[in-house]
Amino acid sequence: MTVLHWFRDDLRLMDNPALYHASQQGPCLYLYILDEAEHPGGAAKIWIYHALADLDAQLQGHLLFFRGKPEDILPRLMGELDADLLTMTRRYHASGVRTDAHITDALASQNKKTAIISGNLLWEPEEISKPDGTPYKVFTPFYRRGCLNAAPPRQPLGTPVLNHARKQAKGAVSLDALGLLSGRAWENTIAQKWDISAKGAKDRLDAFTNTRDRTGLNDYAEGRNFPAKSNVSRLSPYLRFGQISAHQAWYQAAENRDRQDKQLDIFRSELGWREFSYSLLHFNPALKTTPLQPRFAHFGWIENARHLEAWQRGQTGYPIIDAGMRELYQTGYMHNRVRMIVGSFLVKNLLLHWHHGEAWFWDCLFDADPANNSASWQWIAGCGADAAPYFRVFNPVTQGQKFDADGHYTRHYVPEVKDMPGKYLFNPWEAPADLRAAAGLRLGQNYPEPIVDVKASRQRALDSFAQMPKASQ
DNA sequence: TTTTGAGTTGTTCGA
DNA sequence: GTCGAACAACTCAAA
Repeated sequence: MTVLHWFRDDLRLMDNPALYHASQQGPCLYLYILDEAEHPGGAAKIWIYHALADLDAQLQGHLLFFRGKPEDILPRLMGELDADLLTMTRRYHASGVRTDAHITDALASQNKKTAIISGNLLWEPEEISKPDGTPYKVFTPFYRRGCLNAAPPRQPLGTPVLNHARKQAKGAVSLDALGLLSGRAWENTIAQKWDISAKGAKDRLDAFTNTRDRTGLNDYAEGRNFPAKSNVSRLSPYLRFGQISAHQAWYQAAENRDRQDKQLDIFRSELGWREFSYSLLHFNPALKTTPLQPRFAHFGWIENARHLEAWQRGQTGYPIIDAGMRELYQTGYMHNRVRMIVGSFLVKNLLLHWHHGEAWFWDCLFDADPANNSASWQWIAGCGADAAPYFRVFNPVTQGQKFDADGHYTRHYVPEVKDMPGKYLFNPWEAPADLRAAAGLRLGQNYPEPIVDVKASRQRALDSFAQMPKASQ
């Protein structure tokens, strides 16, 4: 039996249950389809390009590339290649689920089989529910009562022994012809910050779990809050495109650690957040567009193109915000603590719709996925699952002073303020003029004045949120 | 059915 | 500088 494995968000050979299944059925063919209807973001296209190049090399050049609609390509291709079975890893966003069901039907009418196999989540959404069968809506019980009491995640599978089928495919194009890269300088800039390969994924996980000092997992619980420290895993882009599985991270993190280890516990709970986001997406297909809390449907978000652009470009006049937004644009990544600060600033201080933040992150973040990105923006906006209290507004000055106390992170990404003393690093407009002059900082000239007043805008947000109809109405 | 306790990540104010 | 209380109301989960 000849099998075609369709790679999507599972760009790995190791611990890939669908590919493993394919390998056991017979000679295999491998396919990737760039489907523009899925609206891949700019950063995602770059990551995909490099990840595919690496995957193709691991498959000795046997990966077929197509561009177009999977519904058009696959039924024809399966016949042409004389393949009997199509394997794929289960996905969860509405358009993907719909496409996969459509293709399954189309192939069934040609007497071809499909196997959609779970491989990217530690627990499937259906596995985790309350005793009454309905899904959890709060993270802590979802994770503690649900996930941790369910059957443990599977142990990672090895790399399958693959017997490559050799077939020509009409319409296949080269990787370059997919049009993933456009030639902008930015593409090289952000790609250079990462090793976008299977080895890069493994190295990152190893570096995170195998430290002897207080970097990585050893001081994860505390250190992960500080953007200048090396304690977060930075595995998210690899997880996003399936270059590494959550199972590998789940189990490798536990090696040489006590079962009750606090660092391990908290790291695993972060993987649990990813599970929770996917559960929310599965049970709320409109997560990207529709607030989970309906009373937010008519919230009075402001439209202000000038403010939005200042936020996107890292020109808000708040150094910690601008540092985060520039980190994003320069590296395709942003530290989690800073994501919360810039998110809170957009939706609370600027009162701009969280859709704007979701869209910008979708375009710029390597790790933006349909579940985490939507769920997290809803969370920071207050309309998501287990909403933050409306009065929780991050103060960009206080947060900078608390979580980037020595200013390494902020000075790196906002060189305009790098010579400001710590006391005024996060609020340079309050510094004496001669002090700013000595640091080479000219507000309104080489660095903006704050685009909003943090105190006044905070109060405006509190008032606006308080005006919303109560949830019961 | 009713009740009770709790809910990722904060800020400000006043003592 | 440090610390505790207040900032609301609601939904969820479980007893």
